[in-house]
Amino acid sequence: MEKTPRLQLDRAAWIQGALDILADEGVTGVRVEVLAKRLHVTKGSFYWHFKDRQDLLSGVLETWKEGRIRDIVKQTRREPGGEVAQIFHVIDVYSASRNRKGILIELAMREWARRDAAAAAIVEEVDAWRLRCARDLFLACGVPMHEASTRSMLLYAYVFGVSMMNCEKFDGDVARMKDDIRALIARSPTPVPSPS
Amino acid sequence: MEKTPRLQLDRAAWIQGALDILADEGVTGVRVEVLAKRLHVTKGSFYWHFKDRQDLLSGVLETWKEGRIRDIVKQTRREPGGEVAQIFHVIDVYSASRNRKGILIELAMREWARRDAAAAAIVEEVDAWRLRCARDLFLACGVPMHEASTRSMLLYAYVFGVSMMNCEKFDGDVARMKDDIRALIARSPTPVPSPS
DNA sequence: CACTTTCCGTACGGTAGCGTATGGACTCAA
DNA sequence: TTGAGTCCATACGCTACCGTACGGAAAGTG
Repeated sequence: MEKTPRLQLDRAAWIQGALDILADEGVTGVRVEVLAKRLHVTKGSFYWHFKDRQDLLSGVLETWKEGRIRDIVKQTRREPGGEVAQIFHVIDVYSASRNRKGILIELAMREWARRDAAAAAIVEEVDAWRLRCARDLFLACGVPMHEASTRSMLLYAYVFGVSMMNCEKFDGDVARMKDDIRALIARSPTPVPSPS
Repeated sequence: MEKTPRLQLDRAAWIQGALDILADEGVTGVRVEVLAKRLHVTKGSFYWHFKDRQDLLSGVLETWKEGRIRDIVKQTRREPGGEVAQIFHVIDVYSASRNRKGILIELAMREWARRDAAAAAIVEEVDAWRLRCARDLFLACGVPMHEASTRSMLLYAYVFGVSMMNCEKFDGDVARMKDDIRALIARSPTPVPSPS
């Protein structure tokens, strides 16, 4: 694809720029003229590569979806005997401190999905992949089927939820708390119902 | 809200309308003229009650903060012997199916907080109240201090995270999964001696 | 009654952004 | 050289929105 770094832009460059803005400003911040200025061209270029703004946004959705699915299967590729470590790794990958931009895009996509059916469908598809891959990891750990599904959902709900909280400003040893939560999600046994 | 024929508006009415739009469109959707049209007046009225748009947004932040804190202390008010049930109740209150608008505002506030320091400070303050009240509930259940803090964070990270996932479209018994997650968060994995 | 205060409508200027039209520069091929 | 195709700049009309200026109605107050 990219032989020599040409000075000319293609759809991929515009989509990449749109993802940058999406992370910082949300989908409502992805504006043609603002994006053009950031890429040091005018919108005359944009409307050569794209029919309109919606065309760009559709490309952003498709690009994000494919990138996410590729990443998910890569991050959850099982190495025999290391399934638990792999689950730990999945949680770490979504740590905001180590993957800030990815998390910001993730949150922006979900904010977008709340108000746009097409974005909702994409996010839903990506989530299905994520939950399935995580569930398979739990199954490989010997966790029964239903509990594997349950823990997968808890895992992703937690990583997305914690990325919305400014944990760094809370008192207490947040790092240790996160480690404990990680262990609780990944490998704690099913609690036996006790009479209360 | 309701089309009252000719009632005069005050700041509270404008702020309430702003919260309605905030839930549906996010903070970028809170626009003076749009809000005025929804309230069946013109923006001449708005600029009588508010200095500018930022003045309205500040009022929204303050109103939301006070309402949330009041609600938090109410929902976590301990009834002796029912602390575990109270934790279950807190999780249920944030169930999207039962409190859709509240969840939408919650998500919109965090989206706002990601790009605005004032909103971030408010959300942070509310989160601190939430975590402290939930921690006290766990403490009342006999959970040791550090674990009580940890579980409180997991609780809120989960409820906010799961509200961003379209669980209804996933296969499997989602209701049962949520019940299991709730039990996993609320109950202690290590058998805790009941203080009797 | 006149006078004031409160609250809202109307009109205006200004900015930002979308999409179109059109021309120009540049490359490549015949 | 010339023509065609590619990529971008410029200029334009249009809409949405912010904030201001000003006028007017309605209700209270003397």
